[in-house]
Amino acid sequence: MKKTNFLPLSAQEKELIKFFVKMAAILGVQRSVAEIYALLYGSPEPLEFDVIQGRLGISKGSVSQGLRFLKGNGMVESIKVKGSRRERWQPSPSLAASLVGLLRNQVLPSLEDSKPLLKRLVEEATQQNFSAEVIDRLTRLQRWNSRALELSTFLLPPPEV
Amino acid sequence: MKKTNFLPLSAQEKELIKFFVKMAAILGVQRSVAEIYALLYGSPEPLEFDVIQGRLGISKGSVSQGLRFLKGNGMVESIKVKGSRRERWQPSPSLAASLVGLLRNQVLPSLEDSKPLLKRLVEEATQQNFSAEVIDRLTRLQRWNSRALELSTFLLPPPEV
DNA sequence: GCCTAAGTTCAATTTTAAATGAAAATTGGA
DNA sequence: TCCAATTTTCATTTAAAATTGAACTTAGGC
Repeated sequence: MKKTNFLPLSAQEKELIKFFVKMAAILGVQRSVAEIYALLYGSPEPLEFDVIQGRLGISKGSVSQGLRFLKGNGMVESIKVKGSRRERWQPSPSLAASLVGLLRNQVLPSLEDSKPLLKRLVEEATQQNFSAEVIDRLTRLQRWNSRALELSTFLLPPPEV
Repeated sequence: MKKTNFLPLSAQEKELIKFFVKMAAILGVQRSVAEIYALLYGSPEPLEFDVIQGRLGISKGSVSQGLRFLKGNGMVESIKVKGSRRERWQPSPSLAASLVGLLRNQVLPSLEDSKPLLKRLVEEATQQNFSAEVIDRLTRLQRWNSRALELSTFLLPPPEV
């Protein structure tokens, strides 16, 4: 028989969830993901899939996708216990590393994609005799993109394998 | 009679719009706002309300709200011409200042709001004998929030009045 | 090698955010 | 002051994003 009664969230847990949801909003991360992370972050021991689902009151699908996202960004990790298929989830030890993982995946790709596009735009603008003002703006844009890219790869080095 | 035929967007303008839309997505800024900014950014001269609307093919409401948002964040400015109510819009000269304005309004408020909340959470966790691990995590969270706040107010000083 | 608990997938649904446009407000010129 | 050009507002509509849950897959205990 399946256990369906889970401890309701405490006041502190609710507050922590609110906090992470707010921070996640800044980064464009969805609510359910933030809720899962917050719950794990406030838990003294790793939690099972069912517990996460039950205590937050969200669907299996959301838990599955949320954990995948968090794991993919290095923000949570799972530990297996012998004699059971269930995994137990906990936040990665370093909050810094977690943020780094998240930012790298969220912003780096766009910065990289844009590099050749901006280069081409500047070239075309020059060839086609755009106004000096516009060429100057485009050039500055390109410079910003490069700097942001350099800074990002410096601050957010790829994870060691 | 109203002029309703506007020059279609050039290939370069479309690319520039794509770029700004992509960057805006990272920052959680809506598409129409990015489009307006991109159009102004690529224009050798300031543009009128009608021209923005017509060339981008978006509604008056979107143009009005978009310009308000951009102006509120110090990203565009308008110049009035004598003998006409129409304003003409152009990007603010400093891209850096524009980004600063945007970031200040997007992230600082949340960081500030969270400060007292985190303080209280740590206090309660300590009083209520939470596990050392969780108290430690909450304390680290508080430290991160403080640092981010300090860094932000340093990097993003309020505009001179 | 079965079999079922555990987790994943993804089409359908719900929720949230953004855009629209008609009506209201404003503002500067006559 | 009056008026029409211009812009703003905001209820409604449309579009995008997140969530759900039933069907499907997988992994591991027996």
